Amino acid sequence: MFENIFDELKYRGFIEQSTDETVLRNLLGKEKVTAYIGFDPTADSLHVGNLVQIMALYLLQRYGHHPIALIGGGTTMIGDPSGKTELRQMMTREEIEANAARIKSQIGKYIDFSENGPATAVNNADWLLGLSYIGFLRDIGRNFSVNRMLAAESYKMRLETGLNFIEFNYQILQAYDYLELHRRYGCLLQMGGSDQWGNIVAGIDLIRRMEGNEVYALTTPLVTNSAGQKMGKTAQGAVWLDPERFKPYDFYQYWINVDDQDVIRFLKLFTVLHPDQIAEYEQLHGADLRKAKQRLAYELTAFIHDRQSAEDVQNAAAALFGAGHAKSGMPETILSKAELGEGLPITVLCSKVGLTASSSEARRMIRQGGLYFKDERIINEKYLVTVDDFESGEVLLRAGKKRFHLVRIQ
RNA sequence: GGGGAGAUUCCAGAGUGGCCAAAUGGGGCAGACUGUAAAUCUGUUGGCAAAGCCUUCGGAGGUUCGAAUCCUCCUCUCCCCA
Repeated sequence: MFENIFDELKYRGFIEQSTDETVLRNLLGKEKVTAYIGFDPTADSLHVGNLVQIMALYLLQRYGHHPIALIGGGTTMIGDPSGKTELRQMMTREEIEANAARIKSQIGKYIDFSENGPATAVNNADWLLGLSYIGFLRDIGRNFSVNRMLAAESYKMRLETGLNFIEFNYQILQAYDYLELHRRYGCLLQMGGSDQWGNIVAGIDLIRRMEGNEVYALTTPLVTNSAGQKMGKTAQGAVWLDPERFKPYDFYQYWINVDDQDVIRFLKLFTVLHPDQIAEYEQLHGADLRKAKQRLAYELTAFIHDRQSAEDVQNAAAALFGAGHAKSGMPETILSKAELGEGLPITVLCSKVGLTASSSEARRMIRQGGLYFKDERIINEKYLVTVDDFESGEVLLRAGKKRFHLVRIQ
């Protein structure tokens, strides 16, 4: 559909800012380019905020370029102040290493890191942790102008509230990463979120000074919803890509529930659907837009998790919100008869299976008429759930309109 | 190095001895209306086998019948001067 990845990136809305478009486009059109994106292992799973970067790597791979996923095991020891309002909590080395390992395998689900595979995973701890301070200052540090760094947009916010020296160095290390990857792999392009522009450009300058080579930058927009909020925050916290931390069912529902105004933009960014097809969805209005949302949720769940779970959760959701009730794919908890005992108050059951955060919350919800048991609104907050309630060993709980939970008994 | 301000519940931010599980706003959740959307209105928003009890106002002690509020020490943050 596109000859040049640059055109596809542009069409899909990945490009916020880039170094000379014409030059970069030509380069991507004529040779296999090594490009990298960094991920800092600040948690043990990536979340939807990282999705744009993952898709970018995926597209690079699809076009036969050479994507490098850089895991920032070294830089995370420092913490990136870009766009942040305060000093990040210092993490221990063990935490960072454990996170790095998990994130690497997570990205490995989407990008092929196998031996002789199309993509490469590296960890900057490998070259950053062993650096000697004086040597680094003399070789690398002298290429940086403090005046220039202070003028950078990414530090602006922090200059007002306070910027710790350790964080001030982050940019230098990221620039050094680029240099290192340029030397090791001939890396010519660094991509990243728009907040990374300053850091990336610092790397470009460094490579120009040290190697005399021209390299490139491309930043993606910060993806927000139409309300202007950062993506991926829910009451349960971030929308993690790890199915253990965020169930595929909830993941699917998350995308079903995006604003009307966001659907098309997200289809472009987060799926690889053909532009013609996206154009068709673009024609939809009003309630019909749900079709587009379903497609978005399905494609993404299939990509991030797998096709089987995507189908399961799609069927479950379709059934739940249509007629009848399919039970597969929805979150469920298996309870032993012993746990149920003589019966559990409904409030306790809800908190036990995690449908509500506490039994107080369940109680509150009952008072407000928001809790359903076997499709009926619960009025009695002291209702005792006993074995007799379970029809063919299971019972359906629902909080509000959208959150379902199946309880099975064994 | 000197001086000053501050740390409150998810966030912002009131409260400066009992009326405080703590104003108000944001966010979240629920209800109504809808299309599993948005907007709007209403309610709710520490926990618990709940008209009561328990834990919470940076940390540790203390004063008091009673402390988020007063005292001592500690930790951290910010501002001004050098």
